[in-house]
Amino acid sequence: MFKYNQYCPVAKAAEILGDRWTILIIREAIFGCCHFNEFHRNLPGISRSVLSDRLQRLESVDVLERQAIDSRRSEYTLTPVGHELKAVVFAMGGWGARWIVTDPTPKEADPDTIMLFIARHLRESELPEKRVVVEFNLRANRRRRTYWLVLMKGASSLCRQYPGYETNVSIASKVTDLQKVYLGRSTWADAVRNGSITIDGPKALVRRFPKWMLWSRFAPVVAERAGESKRNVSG
Amino acid sequence: MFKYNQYCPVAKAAEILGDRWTILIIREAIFGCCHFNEFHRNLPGISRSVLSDRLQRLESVDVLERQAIDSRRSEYTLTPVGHELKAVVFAMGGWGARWIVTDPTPKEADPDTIMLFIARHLRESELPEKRVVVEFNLRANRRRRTYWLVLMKGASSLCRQYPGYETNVSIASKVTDLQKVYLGRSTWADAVRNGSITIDGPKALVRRFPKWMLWSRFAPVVAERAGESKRNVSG
DNA sequence: CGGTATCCCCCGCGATACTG
DNA sequence: CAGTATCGCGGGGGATACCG
Repeated sequence: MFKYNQYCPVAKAAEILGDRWTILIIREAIFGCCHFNEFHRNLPGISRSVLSDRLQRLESVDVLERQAIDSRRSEYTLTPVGHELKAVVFAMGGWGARWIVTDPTPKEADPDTIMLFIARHLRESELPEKRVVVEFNLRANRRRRTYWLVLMKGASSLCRQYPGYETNVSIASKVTDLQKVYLGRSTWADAVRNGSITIDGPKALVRRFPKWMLWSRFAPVVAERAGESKRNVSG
Repeated sequence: MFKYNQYCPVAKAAEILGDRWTILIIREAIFGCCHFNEFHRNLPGISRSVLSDRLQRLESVDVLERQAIDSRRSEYTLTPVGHELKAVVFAMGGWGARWIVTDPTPKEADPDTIMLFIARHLRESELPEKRVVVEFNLRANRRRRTYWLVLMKGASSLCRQYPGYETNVSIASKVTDLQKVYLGRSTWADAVRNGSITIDGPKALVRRFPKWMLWSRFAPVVAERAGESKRNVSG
């Protein structure tokens, strides 16, 4: 394990957090990810050996706790030490949102990831009491994927196979256009108005849909910047 | 350059900040470091090629700005984008101070670094109008180094060679004991009382000396934890 | 599903030498 | 002083196979 050999809290933190993938593993843990294959699914590109190494390392420095559920599965959960890394992760995210994020590139256009992000940022208090099934038809790099987001207060879920329930609302979009709305580079209203995203279904549900979406916590920061550059361009 | 290929502000920030040494280079820039060899001196262990690479990379993402002073030297300064990384650096430092820092190891006992840290955390408003020269005699790993800290409002400096001015106060300590005071693992008063640090000179100056020292901004966090563990031990 | 062990490759990095 | 260029190596990490 690499050491800076400096008696400095920043250096000490950097020794732990600086390994590739580590901060994203912590981000996943913050959002409730807790199984090995769940981390592996949510972090496209990480190898199993690196994931294994990082989880062990984070356990060894008391950021994650590993608990055996049964002989087959374990659970990784944040310790109090790990929970306080929220401040670091959100500081990094805030900075990235404010200064770095631009439009998504084709390589970033991963439908699984954006649906995961959307599904775990729901406005729980606004969700319907009665189940609403929203079908997402996403296109990226000439491929198509369909997801079903089952929305119900306290019992929402994301499905990659048809869940059997009747679909109430259908959304169609390029992955990148949905990503831009999610991160605040454009608004839902604008995207629907200009046709980059289409939404079909009973009018009442279509109107309520955006109220169910929380989108990214960084969206306001990204949106604010979009406002700035528009002002810069126009005046 | 490595990419996570995730459309996520945390991942974007991690791509830029995650390289080894980068966050410490930014820490140095925050504290006013601006020349190549100054970075190199302040970051023992970094190679010139890595430093060169990181400075270029940080310039390319608009975190640092490089300006040629003359044909021989350049200056690296933080851009507004880079300045906002203070939040990230201090979040990491706060977490490290709260949860990670323990006592300094022998490898961390570097006299240059602790004197650098001390010299750039002075309580400017409290400094004397008339020059006071404080000599530090530091011991680590059976080696000795002497430094002279020249204290004067608006004109303090750290010297590795005898500056010529008369020494007013003499301090002697192991590097690690001074580091512990600096980071809040012990207090100046305790260290002097138990003899791990000695200070000699006119009583008035000896009494005023600790008021001139700001110590680390993370010292309160570290000290708070020391209090917790004492309470845990005692009851 | 939930990982670990092994192999092997590549590139990140240190060392050194060089230039303005 | 303030870097850049080149080279060679070691280990980080990807791929794969394997275990429980």
